[in-house]
Amino acid sequence: MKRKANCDNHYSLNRGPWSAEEDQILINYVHVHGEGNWRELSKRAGLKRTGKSCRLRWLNYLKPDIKRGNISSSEEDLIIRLHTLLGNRWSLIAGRLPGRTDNEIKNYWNTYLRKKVEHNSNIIPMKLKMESPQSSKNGLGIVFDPTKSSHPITMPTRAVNDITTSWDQNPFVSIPEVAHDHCSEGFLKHFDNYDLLMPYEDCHFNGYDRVEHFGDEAYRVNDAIGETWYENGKIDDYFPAEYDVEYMGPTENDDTSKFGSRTPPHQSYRQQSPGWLPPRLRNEDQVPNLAQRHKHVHRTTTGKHATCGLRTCTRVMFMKTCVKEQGTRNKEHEEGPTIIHCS
DNA sequence: AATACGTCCAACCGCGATACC
DNA sequence: CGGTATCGCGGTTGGACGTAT
Repeated sequence: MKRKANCDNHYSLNRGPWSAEEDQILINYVHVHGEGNWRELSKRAGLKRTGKSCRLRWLNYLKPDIKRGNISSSEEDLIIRLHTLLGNRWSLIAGRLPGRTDNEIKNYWNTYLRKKVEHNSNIIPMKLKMESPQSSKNGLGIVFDPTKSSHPITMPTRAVNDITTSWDQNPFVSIPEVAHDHCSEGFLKHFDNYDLLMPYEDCHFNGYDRVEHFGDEAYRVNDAIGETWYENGKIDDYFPAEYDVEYMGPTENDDTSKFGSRTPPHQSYRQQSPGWLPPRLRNEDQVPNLAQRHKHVHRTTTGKHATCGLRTCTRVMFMKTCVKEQGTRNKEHEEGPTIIHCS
């Protein structure tokens, strides 16, 4: 549908950088009347700005929860991963970086990160590459059009085969075969893009992430798969207590009798996850989100490990390091990662 | 010191989606 | 159902600033 030209009156309107006085007027007005209806807001507040300009100024600069200052290395790492997955979908990326705006991330990418990533991609060939979402297809057969929500992602068959093969070879020789079965059924072979974009607060992989170093590279690691298995009650199979090298032991506030034979969660995880309960003690009254979680966790039982939230996706993007991530759990395999060659 | 060039980033623009009448 | 207003997004612009010549 063709639209009429913007109705904002461009005559006698201020343009360009905002003055401190204009900022203060906008802040005061929003504090009293709230956001929204920007054109009306502009008129009522006496700002000689378009509603659009007011909205932009507020959202990108004046809003109180906006984080100013340098982007940290962990934020940078996250931006790179998300951009690999999502392409130039800045608002989605910004949604995963509290306090950062899409404009800020877009600028940061265009002025700095893109060059850095391009440079790194030339010297670090080991990363699993997925085509930018602007592309419809790459050489491995990945089809991914993010402009269509809920579009399925299909992992290239060759990559899946390589991965499952390597999983079979890697540290989990001591893990019961049932755990491997889920891998070989097709790790991430089919899953819905919408799952990856579920709101962060609905993603139950909250907490428990850390940075690990492989050679000169630092990776953020999260325990998505582990948590999924927790939900499925198979944690004892997947992460036997003796391999839980990060376990720090119960705190003085824990009633350890409730844990039974199960390993309590990592202390840092527990701290970041108020309300955590050992799975066998959980029910939907105790954990209000559990029903929703089970909806996604269900996929685990059909062989799709990593479908539950965007953070899981970072594991997808760095599948090669998954081996190492899991290997770090296994005292017998601390020497280094098994590299999976996907392309 | 003057000029050219490059970088950064706030702000602008056009457009699609959605809400509303 | 069609027209209009509003919102939100991603691409682009332009001015400020820093650096090189």
